[in-house]
Amino acid sequence: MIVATWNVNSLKVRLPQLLDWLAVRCPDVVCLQETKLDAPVFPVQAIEAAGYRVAYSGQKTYNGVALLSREELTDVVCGNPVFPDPQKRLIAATVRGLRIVCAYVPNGQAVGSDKYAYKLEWLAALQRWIGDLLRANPCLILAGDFNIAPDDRDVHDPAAWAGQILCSEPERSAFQQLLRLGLQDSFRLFEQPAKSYSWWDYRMLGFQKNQGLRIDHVLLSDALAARCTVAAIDRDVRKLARPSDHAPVVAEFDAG
DNA sequence: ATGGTAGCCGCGCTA
Repeated sequence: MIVATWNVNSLKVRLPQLLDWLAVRCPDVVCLQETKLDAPVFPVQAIEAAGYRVAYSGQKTYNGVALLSREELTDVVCGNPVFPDPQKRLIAATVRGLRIVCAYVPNGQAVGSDKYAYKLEWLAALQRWIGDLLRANPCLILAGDFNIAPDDRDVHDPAAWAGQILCSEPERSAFQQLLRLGLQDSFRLFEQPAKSYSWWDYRMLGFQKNQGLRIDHVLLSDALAARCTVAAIDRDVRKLARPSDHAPVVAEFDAG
């Protein structure tokens, strides 16, 4: 079973790339972030025509998340039940007995800003919810754009980014606390190429110079991590014309 | 050189 996460930065613009990538990659489940589309214009038919069921939580202009699955999606929940939030950043569903949570963690803008405080509160509430979910669902996946580079090896220039947004100690601590609930970073279960990143700033030729950060993650509960066989970043997608600034991140495991 | 690029029912904001 292949599970992927991709911040598409506008599903309207990226729909053709998404459909192409689905056809080539054949993932079983896909978590999308920054769809930036509200219900009336969400491309349900195009996604279903590609062979996927879809559940989404959308808003105009900002945020928006969706779950795609080749098999039936049940028990769809939008948002964190213990953290009411008008921003559409979370959607969860069950596929083949796996509970899957798609997350778009707030960016936080700058350390010390109001948006940074919101990010840390949002993450604390996510921990509470995921803890509850793990107790009820041993097979759980938490995937999405975390807007956190967990470690210096996930940062192209750790000295320049030290203490900055996406890399600050409170953010990294929040990430580690999620892992301590019983999740594992699938990407780090395997040997990986040095300088592996999932996001590159559009500006300053960030991708061409591989000035990136690894901020998109597929976290697997311990039971699933034990069955994980492959984890990778589909970096080539970032080379396309008019790309998202994020590449898809993929994990494969024995469905059991 | 405190920049730059992309997306959005935009006229600045978010990333």
